[in-house]
Amino acid sequence: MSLKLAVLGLLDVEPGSGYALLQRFRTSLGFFWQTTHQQLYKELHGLHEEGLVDCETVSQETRPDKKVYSLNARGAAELDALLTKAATPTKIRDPLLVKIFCGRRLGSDALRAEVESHRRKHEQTLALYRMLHEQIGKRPAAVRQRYHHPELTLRLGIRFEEAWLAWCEEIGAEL
Amino acid sequence: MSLKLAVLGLLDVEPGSGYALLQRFRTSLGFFWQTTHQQLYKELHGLHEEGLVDCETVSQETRPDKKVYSLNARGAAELDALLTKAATPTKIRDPLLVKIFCGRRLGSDALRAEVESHRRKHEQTLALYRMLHEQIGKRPAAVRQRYHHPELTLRLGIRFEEAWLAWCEEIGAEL
DNA sequence: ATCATCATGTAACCAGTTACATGATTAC
DNA sequence: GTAATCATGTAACTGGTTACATGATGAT
Repeated sequence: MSLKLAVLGLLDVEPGSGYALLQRFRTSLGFFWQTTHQQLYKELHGLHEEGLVDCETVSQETRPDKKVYSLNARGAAELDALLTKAATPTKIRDPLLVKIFCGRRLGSDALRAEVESHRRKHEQTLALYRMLHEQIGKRPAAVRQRYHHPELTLRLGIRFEEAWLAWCEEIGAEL
Repeated sequence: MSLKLAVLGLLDVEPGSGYALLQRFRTSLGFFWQTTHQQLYKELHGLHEEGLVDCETVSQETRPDKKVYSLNARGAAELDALLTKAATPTKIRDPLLVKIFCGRRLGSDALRAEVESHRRKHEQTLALYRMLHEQIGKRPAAVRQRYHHPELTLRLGIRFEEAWLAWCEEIGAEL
């Protein structure tokens, strides 16, 4: 249900083509939710069939035609309904944890190398998140207001990456 | 692939029936990976078809028959192969984040209530993890050795729950 | 009596991934 | 010429969830 919510939420801010939505997704919700263009297009078809979004085909001169989707009244109602339903916390579901859990067969060297590789990735992600957070902080208050909710999620992202980093360092030293 | 790895890993420690494996799963790997009995049984059927596990039907007097699965040489090789493949980090994928991201339509009251409900759940989970961690710490060194890898994953669990808690408190106060 | 535990499964469905496919335009 | 960007899709498959199903034993 989360992708549906995500797409409705993106369309609530601004209408757009599948392609445009995917780009907005990648630089926002995409930091903590994943999708592919295939799934996004599928979701948009589904929403259209359900009558929750309107779709207008726009011809362009130098670019291929595009389908611009926009939220209609029924879609807005559905978005509100989804927002009202309680969300339940999910598990971490990171394959690294399964590997470490089952890792007694693997030597310490291999595990340490894997943890180090993850550490580097999380370090990069943390740097990115901090940069994005700083950028939001620099905007005038009026603009910052519009980014308030996304900014809240970014802060969890930062805390998580910090936790990953600290853990990788701690257990890397112990392995 | 992670469930496959998880099941092979569990069988590597000790053979067991689907039912027994599920119970071991729930009190260990299940803290950060999810599964249902349906999926576990399906996975076991698959592993058996692939010839990675052996299966022996055991009749019991007062209990229904059970199928005891055990890792064979091919399964052990497959486990090693899976352990050697690098794992890539995943996204958080928690529906609460999607909701908050799209939450400008929802009032602050509703969001605050939802965050508070999550805070309570994470508080409970943290308490559980800390208790489990303490229990491991109390065991004699020889036993602790066997729980070393699981204990490492538990420590990430604790860090994550702490991050969730701190974040819920922070943004709950701000909303 | 009623409920939890032991023990296993089928079936339908939804969500997500990977591979394959097309074709123009623009920037280097 | 080569690669990136714009723009959309189909199809096969894997992984995960939910609903339905059975039936004995042991504890309260």
